[in-house]
Amino acid sequence: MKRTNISNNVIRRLPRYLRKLDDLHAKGEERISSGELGRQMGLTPSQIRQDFSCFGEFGQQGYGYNIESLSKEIGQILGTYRDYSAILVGPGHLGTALVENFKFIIDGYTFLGAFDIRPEMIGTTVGGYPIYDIATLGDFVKEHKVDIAILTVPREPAQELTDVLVDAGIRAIWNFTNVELDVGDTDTLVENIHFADSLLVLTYRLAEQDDLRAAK
Amino acid sequence: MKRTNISNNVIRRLPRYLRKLDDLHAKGEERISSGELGRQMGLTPSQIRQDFSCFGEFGQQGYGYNIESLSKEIGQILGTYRDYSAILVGPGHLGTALVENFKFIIDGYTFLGAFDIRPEMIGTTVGGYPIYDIATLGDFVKEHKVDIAILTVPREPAQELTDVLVDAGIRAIWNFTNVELDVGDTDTLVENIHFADSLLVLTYRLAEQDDLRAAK
DNA sequence: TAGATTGTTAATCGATTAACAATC
DNA sequence: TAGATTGTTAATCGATTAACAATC
Repeated sequence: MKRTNISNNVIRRLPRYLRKLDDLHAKGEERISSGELGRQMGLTPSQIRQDFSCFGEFGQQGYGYNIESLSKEIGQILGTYRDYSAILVGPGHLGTALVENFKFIIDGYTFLGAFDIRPEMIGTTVGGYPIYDIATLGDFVKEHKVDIAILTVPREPAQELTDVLVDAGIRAIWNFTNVELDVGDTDTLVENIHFADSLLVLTYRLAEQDDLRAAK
Repeated sequence: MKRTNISNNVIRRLPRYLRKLDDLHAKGEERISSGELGRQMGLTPSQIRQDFSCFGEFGQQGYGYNIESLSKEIGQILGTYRDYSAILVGPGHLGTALVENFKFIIDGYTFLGAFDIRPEMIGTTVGGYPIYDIATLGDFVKEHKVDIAILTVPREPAQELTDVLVDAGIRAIWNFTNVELDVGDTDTLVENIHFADSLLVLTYRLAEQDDLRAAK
């Protein structure tokens, strides 16, 4: 599989392809053409073929794509079969939801446990995984070579904990804190879920609709 | 304020501007130039000026932008001062986190309450707001002309509840279910938070790093 | 074989960046 | 006034779309 200079737009479409293909597979579908996939996803067939061709040749002329094998290819590209490890920093409502209700998310990773500052939580479990003292976070990351930290703490301690994680050699932070984290000049990866930003986009669209209707 | 044919990229940058400006304001800063803002946000000054000029003229030659008034302008553009109403559908861990831990989110809206299917939850509260029977969801939306539904239920009932919401005339759905919702040919707005997609992008970056390092 | 559909090259479109006159 | 910085027009760059030869 090649992987040369892929644009961000393409990368962000890959999980959508994967999701769609798995849906189709679950429905018992076997093959699909870029034309039909485009119709179902609201993309042009050209774009779909261009996107896939960034990574290799996964189709067959006159036939299209085999859904199961294309799904595996995209999973391969996204690294879903690599055994990355993850920890949860801050098992509050949000963190608990991710571990317990979105099990399919952490199921793809080796989940090592959670870290909490509340004394009464330390030693208990979340989703069956142990909750450790957050004071031991840095040492744990160093010892276990943790790949991903899921950061679901309040905004105040976010940067401080980021410093601990980065110093301990974490490779990636999945950030839910609505704070722009500073990882210095390290190559630590940060992927943000900014709830407020997303909701504001929705509000923008509502305001836009209202203004358009008022103008008529 | 004009609002003509704004590209999606621009709209998605607006909440980031707002967040940055509010940070600067909290730090006591008064003015900023597109150059300095660009440095701090990793954008070009040109892009920043282009983005703002989509909506009007908010700066002053030789001076730059007044942080407080620019923030208000962007808030205006995003519709944050409009009194939109919201409900929560599914007050589980995730929904509770949104209402209780991310209070700043729903604070911008008139929050009317939550809807649960679990009998023992009905009549209780979440974040001080009432929890109603989900069987009454459609009627409630019709009666109260609800603008936004925050959908934090498991994937299985997601589409069915969407149908109820859309039929009742909901204007927008903030969707956390990792399901692609079908709103038919209505102009109901949908904004998705796809946790899995976001995490997969992070995994892609890790895999990419590994492959690059292995190639060396 | 004929029809369908890919992978890829070329054309188009849109978004970002650069340049600069206007002006505070 | 002189320096700084905007808003905007033009240039560049990149992403999407169209076209089509290759081929299953």
